Amino acid sequence: MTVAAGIRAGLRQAIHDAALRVQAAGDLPAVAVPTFEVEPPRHRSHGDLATNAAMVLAQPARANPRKIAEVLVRHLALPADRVTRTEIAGPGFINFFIAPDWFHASMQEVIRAGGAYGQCDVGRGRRVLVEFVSANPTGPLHVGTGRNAAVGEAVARLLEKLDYAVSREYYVNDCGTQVDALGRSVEWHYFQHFGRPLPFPEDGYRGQYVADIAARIVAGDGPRWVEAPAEARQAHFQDFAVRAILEDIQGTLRDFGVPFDRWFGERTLHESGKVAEVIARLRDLGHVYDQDRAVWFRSTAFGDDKDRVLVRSTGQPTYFAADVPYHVDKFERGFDHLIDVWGVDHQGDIARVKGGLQALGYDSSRLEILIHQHVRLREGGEIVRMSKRTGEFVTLRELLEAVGRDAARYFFLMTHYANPMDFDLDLAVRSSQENPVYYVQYAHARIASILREAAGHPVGQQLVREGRIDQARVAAVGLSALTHEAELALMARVDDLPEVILKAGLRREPHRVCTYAQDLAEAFHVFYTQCRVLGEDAGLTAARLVLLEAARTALRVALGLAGVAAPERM
RNA sequence: GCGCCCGUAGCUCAGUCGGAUAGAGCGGGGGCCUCCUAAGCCCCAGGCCGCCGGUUCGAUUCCGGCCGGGCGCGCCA
Repeated sequence: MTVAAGIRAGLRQAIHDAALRVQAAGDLPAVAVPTFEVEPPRHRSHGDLATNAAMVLAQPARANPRKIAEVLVRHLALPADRVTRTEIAGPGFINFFIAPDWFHASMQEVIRAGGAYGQCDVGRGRRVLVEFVSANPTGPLHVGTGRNAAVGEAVARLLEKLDYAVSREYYVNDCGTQVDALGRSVEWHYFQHFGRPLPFPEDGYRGQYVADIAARIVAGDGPRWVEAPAEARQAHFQDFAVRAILEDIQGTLRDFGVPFDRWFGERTLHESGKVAEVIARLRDLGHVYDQDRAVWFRSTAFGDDKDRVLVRSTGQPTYFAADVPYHVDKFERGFDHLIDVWGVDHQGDIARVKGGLQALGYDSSRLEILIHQHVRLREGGEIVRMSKRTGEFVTLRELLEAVGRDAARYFFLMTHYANPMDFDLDLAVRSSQENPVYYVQYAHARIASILREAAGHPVGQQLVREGRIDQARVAAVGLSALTHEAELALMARVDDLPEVILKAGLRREPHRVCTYAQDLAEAFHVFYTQCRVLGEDAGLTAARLVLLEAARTALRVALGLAGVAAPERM
């Protein structure tokens, strides 16, 4: 596995090589070297980095972990300018005290990499389709969808960093019973306007936006739909409403900074005959049967709780009927791997969709479904109930207007999506300054501020051009003056980024990026407080300016992955 | 009732493919700006890591059971 250059990656390699040499020397049985961690230890006194390699080797090698650590250390080929000291501690940890020179070399590499810092090639260009949001076009996006959007987009960005070819897709349920209910809700308002009250439709949508859509039809077409054939009227109202709502959704997502490569309409699957085709194939394979005038898929054969209806007794296909053809279509478009981001309420659908794919002979492990827990809104200590039907919900747009895109994005990403999340509106709206995103952004703004200030400093004049470090001159700057505790800590955090990206991407855990950004910002703020950058000592000033550039690079990459701006001023 | 997810500081959350003294923000108490942005830094208080048992040299982390919460269990999505 290749990780963009970094100390942790270098150490990992050295440890792995040492393990092989130990085995070659016969000091340890030749077992496969298990994966081990190279991580900053919990306590500073335990060094800069530590590995559990000896302990994970202890099991298969059936040897004492401390003894293994000893031979491992003896076979480590690490030059003195990289590691000043190694020690064996606790049950068998190997602690490394990294030589400042190695940190210095690492910072130079970070700057050379620039925006590509943290990139690696594990994905090898494989094609991944991330399908997310996919909320029904029957109402504006609500706050809960924001979490789906933020998580899906961040996973997509992480995978791009790992060299996967990522496409982002939104599946639009543009037909079916919900759309029908939407059309009838619009119709109700329309007739209401012309003094022809109808009973409010069962399962109708009550939000103000429905009335607004009806008003637009009234304004455009007048009363001509009152006498029109019901079928034509319904078709038009549905179409008009779906298009209007979809436009609103697209606008909201654009403002939220979530771009999609494709909006895939469910209707096309029915119209192209793909739904019927898949049902026929399933029937040929013996996985479909008729009962109570409906068509059923035998999903229990694939681990589902009960069999599922594909075509209702009315002849109408269910939404599920299109789900399998949709995923088949994704595979047919050449994607190697599929990721769907679903809300927890769809958790029960996993078995049937995977079952359908399996029934058709696909490897269902190529479809990966990320289930995120819902977002609960709290306002004035009360839980706000959200329901599209009743129209009582806070929209994502309202949230964006209240707290801003950066805070919203960061907040949604901060927590692991598998955990339920309470979004405290009062805190987010009234005390948005307390949002952690500002802590991280402030670090970036402070760096930018120093770089601006550097224009008036003799060393800065040499090194800084228009608020940026002059790349061409960085390599010539010696960093050996960077030995302060706060400088070393900051360099260590900057160096962490590639490993964080790798782990967050492979495990689909974007919240790790936020945790990292927080740690990096903290290291910077401590450095800022303790070390003055623009000072008397020309060598030290130059070195610190280079360190700033490295820190800025890491901050920008991390914030970029989260979809949060890196401001020059605050 | 069955299935999936979750239970860590007063609040919101990190950490856990088993490891060394469990962390952050907010809230509470106390300090720090003649100096590159105090949206910052430092210190203090605050935890049977839901409970019980099992596996292990070692469990907040893995397994089982219980308790508590969320979601699902439609010819709705």
